[in-house]
Amino acid sequence: MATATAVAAQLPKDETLRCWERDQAQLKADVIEQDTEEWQSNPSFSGLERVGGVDLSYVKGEDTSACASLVVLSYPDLEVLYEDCRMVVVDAPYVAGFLAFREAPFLVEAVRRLEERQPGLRPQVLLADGNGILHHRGFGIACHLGVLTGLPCIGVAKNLLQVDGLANNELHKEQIQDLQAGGDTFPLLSISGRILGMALRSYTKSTKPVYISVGHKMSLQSAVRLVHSCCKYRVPEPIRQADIRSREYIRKHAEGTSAALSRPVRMSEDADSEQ
DNA sequence: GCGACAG
DNA sequence: ATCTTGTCGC
Repeated sequence: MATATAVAAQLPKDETLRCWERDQAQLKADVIEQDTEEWQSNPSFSGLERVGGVDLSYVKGEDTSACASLVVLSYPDLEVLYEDCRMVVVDAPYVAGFLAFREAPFLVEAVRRLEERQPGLRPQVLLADGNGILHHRGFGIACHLGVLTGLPCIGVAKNLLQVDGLANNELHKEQIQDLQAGGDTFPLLSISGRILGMALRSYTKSTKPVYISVGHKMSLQSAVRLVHSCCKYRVPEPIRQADIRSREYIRKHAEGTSAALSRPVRMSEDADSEQ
């Protein structure tokens, strides 16, 4: 089993990237792109009871202050069973193709915390913001999270990562226009003809698709069906809830911070003058 | 110079 | 990711 050792924020940039590439290559050896759980093989996913979603939201001005969130929803009802939001200090920079080295450590930690506190609520599959094997080196954040947590994982990207011949060109736009109803899809093919992922019209009222790719321990067919079955709106509910709750947490955290800043100033003279 | 750039 | 309110339309 490979280990993610690159904490290389202090090293020179190309040194850091080489380090990250090496870690991606090592972890990639452990990716499984086939269904590995019983529930994945039946049409209604019977046996599937918990779906997880993770996300990071950033504090508006800052580049290092963020809220990492993990939610677990019931399936198929999509009710929130578990929520974990926590402020974190993000040290690694965002570099396209290396998103996982910036965000995954906090998300993996959140999964570990859940396993310790509420092992019975461990999700059976995890949805991640971003891509799986649809990636420059075939190892996006959904693969990264899957390997490090051991969970089946699906990548759901809101924008197309243009790699391996994939492009947001006229052909692509035509293919999008051909998606008529919710549930319609078209494959995302690499230059060599391999299927890297699927564009899915996840919500009838939204023209813009989401881009689904395999993360870990799951086939693309299962991934697409599962994501679609988790959609009340364009973004699948587990990720949407993680997103909503991490933003809300930041909003409240900001109030608490400003209150804490103004309070000590008053305290010295407020003790007797307050009603 | 121009386009790309998951989050 | 974030800057950003209301608004026009199905």
